[in-house]
Amino acid sequence: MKFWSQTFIPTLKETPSDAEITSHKLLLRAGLVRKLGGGLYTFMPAGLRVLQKISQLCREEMDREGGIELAMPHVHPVENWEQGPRWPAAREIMYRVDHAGAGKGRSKEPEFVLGPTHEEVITPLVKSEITSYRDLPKNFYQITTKFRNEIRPRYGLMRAREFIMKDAYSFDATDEGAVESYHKMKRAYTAFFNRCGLKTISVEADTGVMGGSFSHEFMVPAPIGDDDVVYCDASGYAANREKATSGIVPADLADAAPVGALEEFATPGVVTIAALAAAPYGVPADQQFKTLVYMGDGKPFLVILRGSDDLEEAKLGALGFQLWRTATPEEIEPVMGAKPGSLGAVAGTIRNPTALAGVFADHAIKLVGNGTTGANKDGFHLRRVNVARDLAITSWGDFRRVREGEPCPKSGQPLKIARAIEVGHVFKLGTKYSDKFGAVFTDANKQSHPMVMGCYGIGISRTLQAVIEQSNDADGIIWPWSVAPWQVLVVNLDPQDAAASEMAKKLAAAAEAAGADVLVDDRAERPGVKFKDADLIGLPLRLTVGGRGLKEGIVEMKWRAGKDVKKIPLADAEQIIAQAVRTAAGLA
RNA sequence: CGGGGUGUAGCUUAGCCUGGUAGAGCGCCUGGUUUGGGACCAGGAGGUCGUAGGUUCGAAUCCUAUCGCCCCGACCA
Repeated sequence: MKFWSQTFIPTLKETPSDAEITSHKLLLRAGLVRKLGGGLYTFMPAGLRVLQKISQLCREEMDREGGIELAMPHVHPVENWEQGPRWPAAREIMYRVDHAGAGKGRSKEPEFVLGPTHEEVITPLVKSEITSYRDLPKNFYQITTKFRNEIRPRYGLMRAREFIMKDAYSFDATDEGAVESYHKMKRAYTAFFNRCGLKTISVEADTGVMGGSFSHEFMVPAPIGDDDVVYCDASGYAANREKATSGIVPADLADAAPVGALEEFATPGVVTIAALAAAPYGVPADQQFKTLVYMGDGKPFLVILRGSDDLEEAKLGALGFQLWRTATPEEIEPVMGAKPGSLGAVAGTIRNPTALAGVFADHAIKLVGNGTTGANKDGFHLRRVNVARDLAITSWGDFRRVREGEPCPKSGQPLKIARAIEVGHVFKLGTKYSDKFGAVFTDANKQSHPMVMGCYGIGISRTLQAVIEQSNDADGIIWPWSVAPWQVLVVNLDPQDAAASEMAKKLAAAAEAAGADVLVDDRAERPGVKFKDADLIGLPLRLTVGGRGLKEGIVEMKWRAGKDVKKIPLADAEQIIAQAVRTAAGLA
C-alpha cells in the first residue's frame, strides 16, 4: 500500500490555461503529467503507474500471440534510413542528432537520427540473424519511446514529439503466413484495447508513408480526433476517410456518348467551380471537370475530378510516387498554358503534354459524361467535353473524398462520418523492406525468398489519454480497474486519530491481500479536499474511514463510477472489501 | 509552414483601448478558530508584467522585432 503523503500527486483545483480538451485537462489536474515544452511531458508518479499497467497489458497480449520482446536503440545511424524505402518522406519527421564535434573531423560527418519507428533497424537485424525458413515466422516487439518532429504537437499526449509506442514486426516465409501473423496481431489488439476498458472500432486504413498492402486502424471515437471514420451500421463497413469509398460510382463510360462538338467560350475572370456554376454561365458543379496539378517526385501530373467533388489527397499514394504536393502556379503555366482556374485535360489543349507524368481520372467523372472544363487558355472554357472522346486519361482511380450520406459501397445505406483518435495500426507490409535490405531466407527447396513482413503499432501513451477521454465525468477521471494507478483509495478523514489510522491500514491490507493496488489518503486535509481529490484522480473503489463512521461502527464503500455510498459494518468490512476487489478484478 | 489568438506571482486572472509608483482569488508560510464534499479570521512571503529594441519627462499599457504557448488546416501511434 502507498500513502498519499509518501508519494507525489500534485492535483490542481484550476485548469491550466494551455489545456483545451477534457482528457488533457484531467491529465494535468489529476497530477499525472507535467509539461516540459510543446509535445514533451513528464510522467508524474501516478501517471507512470498507469503507463506501466497499460504496457503490461500490452505485453501480455503480445506474448499470448507469440510476440518476442526486445529493445532496440533510440539513436539510429542515418545510413539505415538512407537504405530504407521511405527515406524521402520519413526524413522530414525525424530529429537529427549530430555527435559532438560533428563537422570538425576530416571524414564524412557522422549523422544519427532519433527513431520514429524501427523497420530500418529490425529488418537488417533479422537479415543477418535469420536465414532459414526453419526460423520463421518470428514476431519481434518492443515498448519504447519514439521521437517524431510533429508538425503540430497538440492535445497533451495525443500528439506528442516524444511518446511511448509498442511496435512489432513480423517476418514470415509465405504470404499466407504473413496474413496469419496480421490476424494474430489484430486479435491481440482487440484483446488489449478491451482489457484497457477502451471502446475501439477497427477500420480499413491508408498505408501512408509506411507503404504495404493493407492495413487496419484501431480508432477511439471522439470529437477531438484527428481522423474521420466513415462507417455504415447496416453493413459493418468502416474505413478511414483517407481510404473510404462510396457506392456512388456505378456509371459505365459507354453510357456517356458525345452530345456534340467541343465549343470554346469566353469566361473572363472565372477561376472557380462556383463562379462557373453561377450566372450567367450556370454550369452546375457536377457537370464540370476539375483539373488539379500535382508534382510527383518532381514531375507534374494531373488529377481530374467532378467539379462537385473534393480530392482525397491520401489516395494519390496509389499512384506510386514517393512524394507529392500541389504544383505552384509557376510550375503549372508552362506545362498547361494557363493559370489555375482555366485548366483542363482535353487532349490537344495542354501546351506541353510530354512533361506530364500522367493524367489520372477519378471514376466519378463518368457520371459527368459530357461537361465543361478549362480550355488551358486564361479566360476560356470548353463545353461539350466528352470523357471518352476528349480527355487524355492515363489511368483511372478512386481519388475523391467521400461525403456523409453517400451510399455505402456494401449496403447502399447512407454512410456516416465520425471523428476518431487512432490508437493502433496494423500493416501488412509485404516485401517492401525485406527487398530493400535483402532480408531473405532459404526455403526447403534451397530457394531464396524475401521475408514477408508486417508491422504493428500501438500508441501506449496515447491510449492512456484516450482512456481518460472516454471515461470521465464533471468531477474527474473514472479509471477502469485494469489500468487505474491504484484500484482502491482508502480515505482516512482523521489521520491524526490512532483508531482511524489503524482501521485505514487494516482495510487497505485487506484490499491488497485480495489483489488490489491501494492508495491511502493520510494527508492532513479537510474532508472536502480529500473527496474532491478522490473524485478527480478517479480510483475505482473508495473506502472512507472517519471518526464519525467509527462511532457508528461502519466504514463507507463507494464505486467511483456509481452514486451509492454503502455503509458496511466494521466486523464484516475486511471480508466485504476483499470480495468487492475480487469481483472487480474478475471483471477486468 | 499558412491563418487566428495569447504571454502579468506556482495556478486562474484584472489592469492595456484612453501611458503616471502592479491588483485580486486560489495555492504557499505563521498564529488562532474550525473539522464528513475544495473552511474562517489575522498576519506574511512571492512579479526585471516572455525577451530585445524604439517612442516618451515617464511604458504592463503605444510601435517594431523576436521567442514560447494555445487553437484551426496539411502528417502520424
